[in-house]
Amino acid sequence: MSRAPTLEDVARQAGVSRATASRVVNADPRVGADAREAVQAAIAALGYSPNLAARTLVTRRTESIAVVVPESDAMVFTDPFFAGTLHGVNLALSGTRLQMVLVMGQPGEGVDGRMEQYLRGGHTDGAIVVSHHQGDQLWRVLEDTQLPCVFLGRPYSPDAAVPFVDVDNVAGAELATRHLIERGCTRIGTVTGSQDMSAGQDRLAGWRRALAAAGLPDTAVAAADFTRDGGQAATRRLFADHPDLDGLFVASDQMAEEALQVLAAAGRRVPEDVAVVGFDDLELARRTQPPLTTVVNPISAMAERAVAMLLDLLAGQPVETPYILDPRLVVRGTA
Amino acid sequence: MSRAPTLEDVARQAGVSRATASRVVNADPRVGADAREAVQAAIAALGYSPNLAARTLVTRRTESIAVVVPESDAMVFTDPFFAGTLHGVNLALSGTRLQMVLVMGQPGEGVDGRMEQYLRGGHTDGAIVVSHHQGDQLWRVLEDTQLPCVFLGRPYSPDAAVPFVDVDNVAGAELATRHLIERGCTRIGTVTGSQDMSAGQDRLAGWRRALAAAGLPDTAVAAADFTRDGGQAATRRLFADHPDLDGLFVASDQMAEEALQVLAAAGRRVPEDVAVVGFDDLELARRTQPPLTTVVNPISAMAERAVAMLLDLLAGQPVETPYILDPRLVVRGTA
DNA sequence: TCCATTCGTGAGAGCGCTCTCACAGAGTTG
DNA sequence: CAACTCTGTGAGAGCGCTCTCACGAATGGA
Repeated sequence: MSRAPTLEDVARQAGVSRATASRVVNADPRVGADAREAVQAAIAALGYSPNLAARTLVTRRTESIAVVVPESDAMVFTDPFFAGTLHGVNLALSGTRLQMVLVMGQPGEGVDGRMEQYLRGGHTDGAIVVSHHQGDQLWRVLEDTQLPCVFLGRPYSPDAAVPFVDVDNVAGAELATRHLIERGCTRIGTVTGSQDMSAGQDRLAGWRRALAAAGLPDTAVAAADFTRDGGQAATRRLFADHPDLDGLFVASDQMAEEALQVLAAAGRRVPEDVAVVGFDDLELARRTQPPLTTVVNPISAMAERAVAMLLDLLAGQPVETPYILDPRLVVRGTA
Repeated sequence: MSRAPTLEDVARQAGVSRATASRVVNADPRVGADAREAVQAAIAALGYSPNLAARTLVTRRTESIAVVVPESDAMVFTDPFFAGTLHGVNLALSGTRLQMVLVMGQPGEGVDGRMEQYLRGGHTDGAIVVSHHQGDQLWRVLEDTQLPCVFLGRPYSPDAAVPFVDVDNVAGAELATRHLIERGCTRIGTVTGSQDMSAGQDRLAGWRRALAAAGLPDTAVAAADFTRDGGQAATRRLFADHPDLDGLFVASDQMAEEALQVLAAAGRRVPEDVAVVGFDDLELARRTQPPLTTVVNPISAMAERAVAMLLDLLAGQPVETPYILDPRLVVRGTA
């Protein structure tokens, strides 16, 4: 066969018009039983499947949504956050006819690259945007494209008036820090996440708030960037500068795992000498020695929520935004 | 503006015909300088970007390829293999104008679901298929769609005559096991991967081959499925049944990490009492206690290669298939 | 000087589909 | 029984684009 069968072929074979064949394909109820059966038989016989480009051209719907990851480096791949997001999106998309299109930034590619091209090209009905950095002006593109979108995590730019879903990072960090305070820590440090991401900023702010409320000093800060290497180096610096710390809040579990190793290597017992709390509750939190006390970051649930919001947006319904999930502390062995 | 600008609008604004405007958009060299500039100005002024559906309809090219993951459960998300694959594909795709579309199986969805619909709909120019299980009859769909595709990992079904790229899992397992033999182990067990995947089968076969060549028994086998829990349980069973083992080949690093913990909990020293070799060389291999000796599974390189093959296929060029990469042993602390 | 070639451009035919509109025939109402 | 609604169907326009073909003007060799 040189050419894929078209609706025209189906219609001819079934002895009906193209319009009727189209109705059957799209499950339009206003079709007689005879015609319906004839068309269905023809579809089966010819192995017909609709040409989506043609359909999209007229309906202006693509039945797919983009998951946009502006992250340009490899970090996103080692980050379990990423996998959790995809999982949630996929979960939320089952039951719908929508497909997920992963649109990733290329190394060394600006906003003007393929990604923008893709979004502007009307290739998707909507977008979920994750991991939004300070520099990204992506929301501008989305704004003037009018493409319905939901951000996963509060956009860094305060002037980006887009719907988003997030966990309350400030409250989460506060929860973690308060837990350290309640168990008797008085000299509490923190290893921060990237300060060009809202999650990094907020978790630092939450730590500060808890300390301020307790009247404790908030000077033991070591800046990191959510990477393992960064977390390790920051922990070393922190304890070199503040050898007397008895509590540590680390802005992510991956960094916390590194911190635990640094502390172990330095001969400090956890939680006896230093109590440690992480953030995210990744799988690895259950496997550290001792198991990591941490704050649950409900990534998958957030992703599902984001998709639900996007679906509402696509249906023209109003959405509740921002949608902020409450964090929860999981007490394990490290604090 | 109620409607996105079309090529017609651009042409009118630039005072040229639609055909000429189209030529400028597609970088056709046979356009005069005046016309080119006028069109480019019009494009900028109107904020035009081409409608991809319309373009696809006539060119029959979508400029995107599918990464197909038939995996129906959540395992794929916790598996770093998955991230590495996406990383490689993304890397190989930079520099091309192709986009990556992630097509994932839904929980409880058969081959007939959205995924097949999507593939059949001509929504992508080609496909990379990963993690191909025994049950998946996906390649049949791909076969009668005539969609160019490359499998990442040898397809389970021997009658699937599709191009694929893989690491030589048999040789890799052999390498690992021979290493154990060379360091003096004589009672060597294995924790296997899923036997409904070719990687699982081949790694077991390689282990067998090395033992046969050395005249050692190959009876200490515990079946697992590449999951952490499965690996842990299998290790326990294995040492309950064969308490005298002095060497262990585990078919994946994730399972090997669990095995190390089981051994540590049982009070067996690694590598003194039991030497352990894993497979994959994930990041975690560097972090285990002691660091894991393992076989490099060049996931990202494989993915890049698969994309390169797919691009050749799309260009109508012949491809070298199967493309088998050589495994390499990384000796660290556990063996 | 003339014909062949090249170059830049425009006209127009579709790509395969959906969807509006029109219409015939059957059923329903006052 | 006239005036309706309702139901199933077909005709046909048109979505925005590419690409073939045709054509006039400029160029080049004989």
